Amino acid sequence: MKGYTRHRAEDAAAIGTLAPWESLIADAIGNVIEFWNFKRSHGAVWALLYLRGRPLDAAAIQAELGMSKGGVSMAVRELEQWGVVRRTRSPGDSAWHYVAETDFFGMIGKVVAEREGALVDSVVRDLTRAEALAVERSVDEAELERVQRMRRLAEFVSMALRTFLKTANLDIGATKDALDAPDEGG
Amino acid sequence: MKGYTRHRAEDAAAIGTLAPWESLIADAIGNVIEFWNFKRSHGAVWALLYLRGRPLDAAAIQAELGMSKGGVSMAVRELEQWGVVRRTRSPGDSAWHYVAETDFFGMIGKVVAEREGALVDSVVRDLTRAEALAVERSVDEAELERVQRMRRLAEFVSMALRTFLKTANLDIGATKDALDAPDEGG
DNA sequence: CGACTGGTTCACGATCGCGTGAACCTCTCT
DNA sequence: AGAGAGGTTCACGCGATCGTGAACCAGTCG
Repeated sequence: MKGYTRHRAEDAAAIGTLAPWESLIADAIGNVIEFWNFKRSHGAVWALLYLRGRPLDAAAIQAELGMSKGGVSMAVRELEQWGVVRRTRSPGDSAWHYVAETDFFGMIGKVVAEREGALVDSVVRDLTRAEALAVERSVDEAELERVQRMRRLAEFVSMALRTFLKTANLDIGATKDALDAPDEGG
Repeated sequence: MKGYTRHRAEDAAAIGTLAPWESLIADAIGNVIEFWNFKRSHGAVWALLYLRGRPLDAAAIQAELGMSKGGVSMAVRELEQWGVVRRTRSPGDSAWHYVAETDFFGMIGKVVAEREGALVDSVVRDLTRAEALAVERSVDEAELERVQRMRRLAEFVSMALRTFLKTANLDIGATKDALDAPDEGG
């Protein structure tokens, strides 16, 4: 199981130039987002950018985290797509620099919401189709009843999920400021 | 990403003797629980038992789902541990038979709750430790502030999760009867 | 305008988790 | 008690996934 085989925090930082306490954090974040089917390295990159609080270029990320060039490129690209990292270029500078957005969990929540929504929808679709097939084949009455109960439950979950996601977004939004730095905010 | 590479529902039932509409359901359930880091086969076994509504022995499960002997043994064992499947033996019968518990999502919820709880706790622990280390090394004031904000957020999430799990358990409990069969209930 | 630094892409290799199926064990019925 | 069916365990193989690093591309500065 991917999400539960956590890295022991003390073993982190073996590679890269991160301070032990920093890789402790990078690993903790990695554990969290890995559970939601994101990649561990995404968490590490975001954590680094957030902790430093100032724009870092790809070379710095690569050195600090001990990642490969390509890995950094992919990681920042995806983090950008999710809106949790922003790319800036100071005038007179040839390299891009990356900053962490502080609304990390809000953005991640949105991505998860889309995925879960698609998953639940597909389940409802399949169950509906299965029910139709069961009717065609005129299966046993009791069995048909169970299929219908299942589909109804799936529809209920679908609705409950949508409702919860709205609430959850608000809750996370309320804590948005918790990650805003008081000074030198990017 | 494991949870999101769903099996196309129509491709199911290639193996095993399940009716197409049944494997459609088995696959749908598999998609759902796979997202929560359970195995696909667990969902298939439970779905089969639930749909049939009567005790099946290991040989039947094996034939219907096209699984191996060992696979069935492991699947039912774990389903039993989670409390979503019960094992019975009719008198004068040499083989065990298995029945689906209808409080499937309640039980799964409990397991997930334990796992997520452990995950969140370990994160809080790591962040606390990281903060202590950061103080020792007397890191930059602003950076320390960000670590503290992170830890506080983690603690908030930990509490929010516990609260939500109580609510969620109630919500799922309310829908518990949705899967209870009206007749021939095990 | 050419050279070079920085960024992107992609095929390969390492790693990991899962199911298989054979070997082994247990329990029932004769 | 013996035979045999049913159940469990576990080492192996397969498939999927992720990161690497080399080759390629773009944009910048001299």
